[in-house]
Amino acid sequence: MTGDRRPGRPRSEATRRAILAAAIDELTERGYAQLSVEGIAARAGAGKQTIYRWWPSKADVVLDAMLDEAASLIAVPDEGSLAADLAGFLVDTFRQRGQRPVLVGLMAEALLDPVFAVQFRDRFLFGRRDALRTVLARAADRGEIAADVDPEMLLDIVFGVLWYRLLLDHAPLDEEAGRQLATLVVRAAR
Amino acid sequence: MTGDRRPGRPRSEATRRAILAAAIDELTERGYAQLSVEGIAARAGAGKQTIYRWWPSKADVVLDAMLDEAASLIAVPDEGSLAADLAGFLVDTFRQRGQRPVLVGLMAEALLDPVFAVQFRDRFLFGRRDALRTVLARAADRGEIAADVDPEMLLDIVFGVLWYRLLLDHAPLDEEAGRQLATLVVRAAR
Amino acid sequence: MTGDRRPGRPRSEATRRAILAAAIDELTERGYAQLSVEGIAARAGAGKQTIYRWWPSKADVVLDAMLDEAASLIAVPDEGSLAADLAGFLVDTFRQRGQRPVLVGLMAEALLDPVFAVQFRDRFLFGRRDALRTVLARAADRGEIAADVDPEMLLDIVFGVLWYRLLLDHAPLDEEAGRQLATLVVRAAR
Amino acid sequence: MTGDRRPGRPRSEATRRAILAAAIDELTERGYAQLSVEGIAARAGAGKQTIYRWWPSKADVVLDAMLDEAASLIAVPDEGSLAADLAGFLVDTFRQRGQRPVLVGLMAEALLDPVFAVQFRDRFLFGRRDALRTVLARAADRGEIAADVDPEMLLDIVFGVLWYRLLLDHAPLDEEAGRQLATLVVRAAR
DNA sequence: AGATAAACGAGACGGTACGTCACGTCTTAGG
DNA sequence: CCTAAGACGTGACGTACCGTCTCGTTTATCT
Repeated sequence: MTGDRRPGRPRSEATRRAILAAAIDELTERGYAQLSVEGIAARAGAGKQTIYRWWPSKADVVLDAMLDEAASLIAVPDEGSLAADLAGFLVDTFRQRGQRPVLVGLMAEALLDPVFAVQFRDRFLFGRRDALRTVLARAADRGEIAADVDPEMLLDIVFGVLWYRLLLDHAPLDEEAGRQLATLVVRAAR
Repeated sequence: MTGDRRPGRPRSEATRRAILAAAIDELTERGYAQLSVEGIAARAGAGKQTIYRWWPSKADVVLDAMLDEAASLIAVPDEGSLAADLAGFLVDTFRQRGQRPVLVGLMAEALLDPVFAVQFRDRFLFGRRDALRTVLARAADRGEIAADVDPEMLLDIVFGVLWYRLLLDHAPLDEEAGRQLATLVVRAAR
Repeated sequence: MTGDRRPGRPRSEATRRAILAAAIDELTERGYAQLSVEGIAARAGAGKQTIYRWWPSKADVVLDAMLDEAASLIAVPDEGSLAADLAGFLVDTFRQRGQRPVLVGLMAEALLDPVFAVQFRDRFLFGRRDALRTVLARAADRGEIAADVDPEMLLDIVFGVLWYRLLLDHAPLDEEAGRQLATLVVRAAR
Repeated sequence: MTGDRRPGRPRSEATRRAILAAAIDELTERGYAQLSVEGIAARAGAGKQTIYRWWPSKADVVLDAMLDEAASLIAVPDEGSLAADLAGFLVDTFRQRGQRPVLVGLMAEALLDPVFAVQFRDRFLFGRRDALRTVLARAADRGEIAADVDPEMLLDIVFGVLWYRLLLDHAPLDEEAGRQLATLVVRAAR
């Protein structure tokens, strides 16, 4: 019953989507380093100002695009044991490896722009982190995690390895790696 | 018997040092995002061409500057137990936290420029990694690492957490954290 | 018998006046070069479309504003001699010197936009010119103008000097100048 | 000898000429209103920055171009009588009528930009004015100008008519007009 | 009274050009 | 041959306005 419309022409949903799609396309085709607001606008058939009106930087466009398509892709597994849950989470996450260029670009931007870094952390990274934190909490309830173990450090181990391999690309990020890491984390927790 | 002097004016060591120093100064004062070849040259009282003649990109300048001052700072501890060695290594490493802006900048560049990424890995990251690998090898000899554990994954856990916290700055990177991580890694290894 | 009222909401006279006033205000405060349709609309509390609905360009708004307030300010002096009439006309005209920024702006626009130039000539310049032509015609009847003198050239001399000084601002445009010019024109006519 | 070369790469004369030529070409082809720095740069095969490095505005480029080709085109006639000299000067000046678009554009810019107005006056307009002033001074020596006549007003009459017709384009600016105006000015002077 | 219709404010839209910044290359003179 | 200086072509930045296009709302006339 709201009907609280602001005056003036409403934002064009079609344009919004065209911009997000163009951003992803440009990024995967030419890489984050070559990504430009001008390029996105041109490919989307939009004016530059339309982008600047709604997003503070090109990285925010990309982040929005990611979140738009990956919405609620974060499953919280619950299979009864930490080992199974961890392996499930990691295998599931590693499966999305195709997004590497996007993720690497976003991280690069976050490293260069502190303002964007906050967005990146809060809207993207912490979402996944919260999911895994739930898994750990359940494991703790089942007594699978020793009292003297800080769950946050366990989270950092999981995501640390994940991002380290993602960024450096020096070692595989596949199912085998997921199972290996899960085993080690379970042992470390006790 | 003088040796292989090439003809023409020799490279100026003073200028080389001035450029490296200017790069570090600019970076710490204004941040990596604001770093420019032009700025480095101006501050060093050098010509831009002089920089381009010797380094392919500004990131290489910064990397050289890092390596120049951090030369052989990587100690390989050997105190008789994995726990002690790991804790020593981590505490030692975490102590250099003041270099965060530099490290973050280099990583950002590596993410954006694949050519530089190779330099960064080979000349910087893998140096530390080799040091720690030695530590792990010794621990394996002492039977502190189970046979089914891939030491490379242990390395990734250590450096993963390290870089993850360094890049995200969401949790401390202090002695306490070092000891905590060391404990968990030891447990994971067996 | 009211007449041909079209259906729909009638044009708002209040808005019309607000726009004209805003245009003059903006112009005198910030100069013609800084004048923008957006600025006029904002100051008038009007929508841009309302301006574009009624005027083809911002210059037309300014011209309308000028004509609105200067309506029938053109007196046709008739004092019995060309010298007196001319001096009267010039002194009278020069007295409006405060409008210099407006006039200069309109001329600039006319030079850049041929469509507006026609409006400017027909609705503004030629009005004054007709007034002076009447004066000259009377003088011719009195025999004050030689047969071989083209009155149009005399008009161009008067308005030429007027606009030249107005545009260049290199010499005064005061009563003294008005009398001087009148004297010379009388002599030139015979 | 001097040899006072500044260090660094010297300004490119070829580029300078290409820019001036491109400016004139763009102007005559598309008109002053459509003239853009970007267009000039593109046509000249130059970077925008190169234009901004040497000229404060596009109008200054055009002014330079004008002066470059019209250098010392201002002849000072000396035929023994004011009538002959004036007619000569005017006919000569009117002959360059092809430059109308350029002159009109420069004047428009001068009206909009006070900084450029100074350049325009001092470097262009006052050159012609000085030439004619010399002619009048000689006429005064010969007694052709009454003592009570201000020569500056005579100058304004000549240039006023010239520019008035040039800008408004409502009456011819040909030889016949030149002779007519000359006759009137001679009579006005006495 | 209700329907119709134009004008209005607001403001989003696709564009064009602005003037600036830094890039990496080049062209000088001089050590 | 190296260096400092600095001009060059290039390309992207973020901004300002342009003139057009929806919106919901207001204000009149015409059933």
